[in-house]
Amino acid sequence: MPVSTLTDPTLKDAHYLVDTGFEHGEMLTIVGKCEVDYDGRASSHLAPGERLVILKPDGTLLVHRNKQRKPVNWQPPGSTHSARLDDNRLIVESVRSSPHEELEITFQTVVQVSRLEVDDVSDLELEGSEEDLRQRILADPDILETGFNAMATERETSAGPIDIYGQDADGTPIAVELKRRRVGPDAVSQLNRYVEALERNRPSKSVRGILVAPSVTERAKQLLTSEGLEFVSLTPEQEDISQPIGFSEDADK
Amino acid sequence: MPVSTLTDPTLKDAHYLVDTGFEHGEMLTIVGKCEVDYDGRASSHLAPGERLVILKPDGTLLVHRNKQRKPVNWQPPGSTHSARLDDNRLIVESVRSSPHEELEITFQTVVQVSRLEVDDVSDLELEGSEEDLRQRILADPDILETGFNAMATERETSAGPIDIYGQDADGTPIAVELKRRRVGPDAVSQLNRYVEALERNRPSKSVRGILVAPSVTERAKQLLTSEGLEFVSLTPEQEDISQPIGFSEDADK
DNA sequence: ATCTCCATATCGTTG
DNA sequence: CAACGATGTGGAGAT
Repeated sequence: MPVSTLTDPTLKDAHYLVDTGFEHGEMLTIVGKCEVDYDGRASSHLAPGERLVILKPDGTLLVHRNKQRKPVNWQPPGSTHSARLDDNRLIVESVRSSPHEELEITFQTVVQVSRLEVDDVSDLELEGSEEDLRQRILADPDILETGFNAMATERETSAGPIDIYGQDADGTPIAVELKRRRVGPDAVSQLNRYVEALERNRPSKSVRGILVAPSVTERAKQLLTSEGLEFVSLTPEQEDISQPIGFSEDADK
Repeated sequence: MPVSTLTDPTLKDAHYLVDTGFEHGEMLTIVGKCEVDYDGRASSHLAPGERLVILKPDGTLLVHRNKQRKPVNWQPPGSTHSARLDDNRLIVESVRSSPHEELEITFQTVVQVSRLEVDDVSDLELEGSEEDLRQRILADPDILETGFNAMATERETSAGPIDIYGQDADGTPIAVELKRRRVGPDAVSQLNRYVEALERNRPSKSVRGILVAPSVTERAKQLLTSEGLEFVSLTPEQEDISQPIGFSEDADK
């Protein structure tokens, strides 16, 4: 994984390294004092300060400050980067089309610029998502409600797809909406839209709606009640219900 | 803006630079081959590959690949970082409390590590947000509807705060929900919650609900109709309606 | 600390 | 391409 780094370079040398990085499709980092202008879905200006700029070969651009998780400015993947020298400044420009967005970074000084040839093909393995919660219910529908019969996932309605569609022990249709974390009123409204869409299709038959999440906020609880919807508490992770082995020696006697 | 950089360092030297960076509250970047394990709100594993790791003095940690705008793994501000050598590996660990989250990065090799002393106090000036849309309407309520009287912003209801609360020319209450971009069914449900909350408070009086956004999706349009809500098309940006000066010389004659 | 909602949200998936 | 919904959403403001 070769890396080419310049420390306290002239802007001309920095410009050269950046351009060769573009040509070779490499990741670039630039550290220096710069100002940033953005115009697109919104528009912004950031007065001069020291920042870390990252340019990725897929067209991503990030401007990071010394605080916060999110970049202060950015361009999404697919953008086109370029660099030029102008009036004793190094200017990095990034343009995106559809929607049209422009970002311009003007460096007064560059203290470090690096070309990074990055090899990374591994996939992230993530557990604890909404999909895991769905699998948990499909593997054992009774944890939702005794006698629950899961009949379809992502069942289409005029209001959008239902996470799990099924019936209770009496054959009453149920729409199930899954959330991996504590939910507010928005999730209740979402479930309500699906239930009402199902009811419009079969005006004669009542439809139950069950929200599945670890917990709900108080306002969401009120809304569930007023809309006649139900709540079941479940987390994406399996609870560890295994018993410690050889724990109750005395009790066995 | 001093910067200390090591290229292709031993893990021992990399460890030393990282530790001194922690002590001085500086931003750190580490480039190298690593694997990443996360456990907290969810859990994940990322097999070895070459990545750029950023550690900020506020406790933020970012792991960036050569693609995508979002980091593949991260820790939010407020986390506590540490580094250690173990079994010919450099291990960077980050812990957050409330909720408890751990992230561990195991470096097989480090090709570059940098300490960056970053000075940045400027504020971002952003235009085109929902707040600008609100200002636009408050400055000239007639652009929403002739005779509209804006009476409050963020007015509290049992369903949450209404962006703009007012009355039409007839004195009928109106709840206005603002969105800076094209909206789907979620925004319609949100507005509907506010309107129903207002109607519960004054069962005798009808309440109008107006969604203000650049445009709506087809499904949102259907939902607006079925819920008896209205839509007004507006963008956060002022339209430039000024006439070119001296354009119609001939027409003047 | 929790709750609520905005965001240049980003991202994957589907039609 | 638009649309729809998940996200370890992040972040701000209010309570």
